[in-house]
Amino acid sequence: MRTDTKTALLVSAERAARARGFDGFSYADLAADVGIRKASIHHHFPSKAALAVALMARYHAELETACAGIDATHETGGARLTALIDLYRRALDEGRRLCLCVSFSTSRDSLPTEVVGQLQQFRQMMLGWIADVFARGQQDGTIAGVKDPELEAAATLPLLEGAHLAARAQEDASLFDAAVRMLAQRVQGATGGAEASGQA
Amino acid sequence: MRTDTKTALLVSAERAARARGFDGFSYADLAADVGIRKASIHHHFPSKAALAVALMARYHAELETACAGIDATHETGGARLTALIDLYRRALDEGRRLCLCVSFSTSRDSLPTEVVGQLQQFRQMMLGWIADVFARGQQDGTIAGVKDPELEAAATLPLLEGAHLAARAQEDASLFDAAVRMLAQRVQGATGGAEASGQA
DNA sequence: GTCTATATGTGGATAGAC
DNA sequence: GTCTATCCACATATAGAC
Repeated sequence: MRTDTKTALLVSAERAARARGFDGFSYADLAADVGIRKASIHHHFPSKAALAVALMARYHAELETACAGIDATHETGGARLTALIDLYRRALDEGRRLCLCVSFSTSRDSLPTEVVGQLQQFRQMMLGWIADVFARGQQDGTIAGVKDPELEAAATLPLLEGAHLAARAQEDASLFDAAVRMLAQRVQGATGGAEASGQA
Repeated sequence: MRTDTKTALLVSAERAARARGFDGFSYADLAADVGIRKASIHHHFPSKAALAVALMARYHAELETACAGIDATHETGGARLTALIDLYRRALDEGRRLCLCVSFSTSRDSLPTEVVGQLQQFRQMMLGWIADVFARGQQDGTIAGVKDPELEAAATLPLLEGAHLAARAQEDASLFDAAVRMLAQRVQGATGGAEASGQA
């Protein structure tokens, strides 16, 4: 049961959008990547706007699943925060790719209004989950200096996204590590960010 | 002595790039905005790549001047940090515009390699200046909890940029305020972020 | 320095055969 | 479900008159 064409198109489009923005890839690119003709793409996604909606829906579901996975495998707030930072660090792909939310935010004017709504829903989902992580870290004492979990979330999501951006600007993942190091160090028992950057 | 055509083109192009990305505006847009024909633009900027270089050079110089202006009018580290946050808040234009650095970072693959170098130089300039602000705030006691000014700078620039992005995603400037509130509150004597958001 | 006219490529999208 | 062929709009860029 190999991946069907529709899924292959979504995978290819997401990679392209995260590397070059929504305006930065074309049906011709997808066609070459997946191995069909560009006219055939319209059978699966009648317009590029429809493709954008499908991409965002898939991304939302995937991140929601990933966060649920972190909850299932990490007990403390601190461990969950570290896992979140790791998740974004891996999505960075060594500075070649942004997360889809950042990519779509910048090219918002090229997107159908439906995607703008999806973007808002995605952010609210993430903000809620991150606030829960900080609340738990506050209660169990595994994240230092938490006063207001909501405010922490409002700062943390932009920080992670800004760190992606900084790393991508120069295709240098160490800029991501530097940007999030102070946040990572707030996790009690953290060894000082060494595990994230590979430094001794 | 009114602004010459070349400057008018730069102003128009910067506004467009910050609102819609480098791929999101065309010579036709600029021509309509400035009031000449699109072919005439090539007299001032032979290619769009050349325009990108000129835009980035101008932006770098302007931000450098703005930071020097903050230094001249604000004595303490805390006051300078507050002024920096205000600078980015004003550049946001109520959620309609990003800073040019963010805009160019996302569309990096569409830009000439020279601009990628300029982007790096810009970031280093800003990181150095911000690190100085934190070092001063550490010495004069006007910014709370500063341990490593370089690390603070590495986190602060991405945070400001990520806050821009979050606000632009939903054209809602209050998301910027929420993202930077914890940072703003570290300034000693700050009233708790009320002055930034207008809340009581 | 600005214009008209045009070249050349590429974008997303459609029609209709297979 | 995929193809060929084609459409139309728009992109950057150039040539040459004024």
